[in-house]
Amino acid sequence: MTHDRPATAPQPEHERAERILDAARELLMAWGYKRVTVDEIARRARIGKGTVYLHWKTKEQLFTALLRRELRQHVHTVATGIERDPDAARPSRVAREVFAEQARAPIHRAMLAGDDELLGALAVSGTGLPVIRELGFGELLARLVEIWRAHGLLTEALPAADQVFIIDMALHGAVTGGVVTGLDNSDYPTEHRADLLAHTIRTALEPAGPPNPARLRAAAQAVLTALEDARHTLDAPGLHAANR
Amino acid sequence: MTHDRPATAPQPEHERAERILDAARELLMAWGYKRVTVDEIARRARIGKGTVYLHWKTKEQLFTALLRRELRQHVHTVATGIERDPDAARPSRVAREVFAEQARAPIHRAMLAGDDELLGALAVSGTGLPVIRELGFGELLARLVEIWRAHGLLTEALPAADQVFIIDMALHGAVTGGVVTGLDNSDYPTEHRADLLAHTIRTALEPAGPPNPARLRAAAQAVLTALEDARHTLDAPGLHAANR
DNA sequence: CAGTTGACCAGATTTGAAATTTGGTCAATC
DNA sequence: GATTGACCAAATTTCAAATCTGGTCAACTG
Repeated sequence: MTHDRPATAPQPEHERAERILDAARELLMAWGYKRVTVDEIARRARIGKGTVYLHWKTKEQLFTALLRRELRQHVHTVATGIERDPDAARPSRVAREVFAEQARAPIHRAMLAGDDELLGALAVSGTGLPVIRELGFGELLARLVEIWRAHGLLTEALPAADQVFIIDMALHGAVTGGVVTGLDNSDYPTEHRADLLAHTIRTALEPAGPPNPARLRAAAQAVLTALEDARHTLDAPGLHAANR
Repeated sequence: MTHDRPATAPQPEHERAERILDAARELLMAWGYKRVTVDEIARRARIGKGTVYLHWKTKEQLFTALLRRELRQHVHTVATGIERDPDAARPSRVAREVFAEQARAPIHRAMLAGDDELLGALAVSGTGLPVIRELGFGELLARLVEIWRAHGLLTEALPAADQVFIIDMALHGAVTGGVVTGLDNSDYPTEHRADLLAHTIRTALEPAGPPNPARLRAAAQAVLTALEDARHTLDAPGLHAANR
């Protein structure tokens, strides 16, 4: 190789991987997994098809990497909110933010809802699990619950597993809508639904009254660490190393 | 006609309609809407196919009548529970019972979840609404919420519409399961999930502390009336009168 | 003749084989 | 050494023929 490339310089390979993912993202939202072809992705990225396979072994791995990136960015958004205001680290606030983000981002919603139309074969992974679960969402939620409990942001009246279940249930219900709630019911704004989700989780799981500011800050710190770890876990293998 | 048939005598037509619905029910659970043929229903009911069309104009109307009957029986179950114990009229208890019933009865679950596999074309009605909604489930829930509020079984801190949304959201989430919750997760018993749903609705929507016994009894009475009305509404047109 | 039936039909669905598309590879090229 | 696109096997789509099924109604029954 021509001298060692300084680590600080932008790695062209990584940049290219991002470009490919950008192209895949556009096409995914426009056409859905099934109808997107690797050829078309390569064309959009102004690259030969073979080059795509220099980055990922299969189409599925490429898109998994994309979903990881989406989730990673979302985790970053949540983390930023918490850095700005520790109160955003409370369970109800985090759930609210996840819901709100889902309403904005079609891909994120598809992951949470297991949308077969958009994700196609990706909706359930090879092991039969929903992608979102495969991506470690469950583990992250479980860890957050432990942190929240340790810092008094969740009651200890209920076992942690039950609290995970309730958060999961409420979030899923809010995302996929119910019997009465039409998903197209646009006169019931997203923000309002998000508030109701937050209200539900707060009253069902959080201790009464506002949290102690000092404990809240400590909790926020721990949550940020957990999110940072999750982001690290989500660092998608996108280069040669992962191949073969 | 040969004399007027006394109204007290069992009407063979009605009995026959029930037999047809029984046959349809068995087949629906075994094969799903799409694969059940009217021929097979007639055979099971030991009746000519033409006779089926003496009762309902179309296959879809036949199955809608079946779903109505299912729902009617379920409403009856809930009502019986309330007659036995007025406490069962509380929002959290009703939600719990609906969830528990859904776990037992495949058809009921399919209606709540909008299961395309089992209900096929029936999952969403002609107007694009989930069947369950078409059957007046939404209206019933809205009416119950009003009753609960009037009798102090629900806070007035939240608008009624919001409470409907939350109940709907929680119920739907519990039924369809979330990201973490595998639907096959058999080591998380139905009864326990039902308890968690009840807990969520109780803490999120009901006033703190046990309800005043006198008011509870009055509320139970009003709820029973509403259920009775719903049952009446659900009386499926199953005879000639509805034809043409 | 009122009530019931199943042969019948048009339209929907399924089948299956040929034609096309697409994920993935690798020899040729830069 | 990195990149590419022609190439291939396998998957998917097409499309017409074959089959099935919802719904009707003339015939039949008691």
